[in-house]
Amino acid sequence: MEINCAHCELKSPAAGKLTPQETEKLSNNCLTVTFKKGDSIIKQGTYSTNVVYLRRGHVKIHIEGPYRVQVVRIVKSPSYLGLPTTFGDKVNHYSVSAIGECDVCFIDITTFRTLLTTNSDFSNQILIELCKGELELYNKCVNRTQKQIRGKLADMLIDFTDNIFKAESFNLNITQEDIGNLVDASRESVSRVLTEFAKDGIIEIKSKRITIRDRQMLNNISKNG
Amino acid sequence: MEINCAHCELKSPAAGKLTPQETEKLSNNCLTVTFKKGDSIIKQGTYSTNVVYLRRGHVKIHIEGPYRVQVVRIVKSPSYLGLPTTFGDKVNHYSVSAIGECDVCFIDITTFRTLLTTNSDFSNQILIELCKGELELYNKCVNRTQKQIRGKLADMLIDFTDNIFKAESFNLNITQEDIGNLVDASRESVSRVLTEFAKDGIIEIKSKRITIRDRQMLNNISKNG
DNA sequence: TAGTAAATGTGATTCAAATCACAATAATAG
DNA sequence: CTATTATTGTGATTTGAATCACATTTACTA
Repeated sequence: MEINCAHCELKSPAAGKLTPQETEKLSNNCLTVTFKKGDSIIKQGTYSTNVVYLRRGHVKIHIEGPYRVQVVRIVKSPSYLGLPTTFGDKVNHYSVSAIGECDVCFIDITTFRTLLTTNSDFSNQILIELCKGELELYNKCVNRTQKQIRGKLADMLIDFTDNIFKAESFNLNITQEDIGNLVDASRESVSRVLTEFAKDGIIEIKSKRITIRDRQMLNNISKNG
Repeated sequence: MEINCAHCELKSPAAGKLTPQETEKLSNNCLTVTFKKGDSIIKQGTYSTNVVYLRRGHVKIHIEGPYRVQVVRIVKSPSYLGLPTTFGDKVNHYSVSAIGECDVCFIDITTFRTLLTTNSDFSNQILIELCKGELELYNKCVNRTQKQIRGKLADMLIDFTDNIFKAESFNLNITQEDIGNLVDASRESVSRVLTEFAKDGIIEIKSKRITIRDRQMLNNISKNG
């Protein structure tokens, strides 16, 4: 796909800090690819050869754990993917897969590094994005280990409406098994709690589409268990 | 305490990239303080006003979770503390406390930011350290949620010998309650498993001093249970 | 150094959630 | 459009670990 970064309306905040010349350089060393649902974008254990930027769509980040896959989080565009790997290690520590159709830019790593050294606004913005991601991870981690299933699922639903989809109603493109791996619960438990929520009128489930009906109640469950 | 960064033999890898003039600037805007066991270095919820660098000693990073404290990790010097907060948010997302005597440098945040923009080797090194920290966090998080107690404690002991203390025998300056909050287990369970390990000759416990006796066995437990 | 508080050890009991076992749907490929 | 596979729903059973309840030891502090 031919995309010119200069006219790209889905630029990252960091890329917005670049000068026209730098943007031109980025554009010449960047390749945009469209992925379909389920496609693997980054594969754990392989070498990280490009900086990956999610331009449009949603992906899941997952790690091969000791006993099962762990879905670390769902990420929506715009967002860089795997930056920690790009700079922290040569080998990818986790996999990224599309959960719907999405556009991804692969940026030449040398070009990216050059931009980091020549434009401090750019590098500062990257630093900020990294830090925010890490802080989010801290919170996710704590919630995951301390709350019980109902609370964790409520958290997930809130995160989906507020942050990921920014809508009361959204199409859950992942299976209940994925949800289980995301909130650290078994597939069966997810099913049970989700139907329980539906019975209580907290959510409405129409095949894969979920609608939040009682946000207040969700907040309560998130807080109290 | 008067410390001149130029002659500091406990400099961070990043600070090693600075020019003499820049190091001089750092030195003039840096204050070193010694903390005693249990002292609070960073407090969750307060404003982050300085870049904090752990020059000597060990600290624990902990977060006030929904039901109890979560000890996120034990950090040894040299290491920056709370960098993600410094750049990702104004308010500290977690607390840091000394688990033994330690020296900590408080660096003026404006000076630090200037160094980041003027020296790209420095900022690159900071970026690398941040990324490594995040990758470590990913792994910790997965292990914590998937393994059972024996495995998690084995992991912890291995981490302590290999990375934190770099010795077969070390003085555990934290309580079993802390350990529980670190590996996500109750205080009682930690006690039970630790005494079990001692009975099986895997470790030796002399009050707070732990000695690894059967490393192979620890590896097994870490892997299989 | 005595006296109090903090930390640890250990059994009995309870509980949330995993696992097992299948039935019932939905999705997808040929 | 049918066959096959993937996904979801739900009860019964098991289980790892939390919680409760104390005894015991260790560490501080006055």
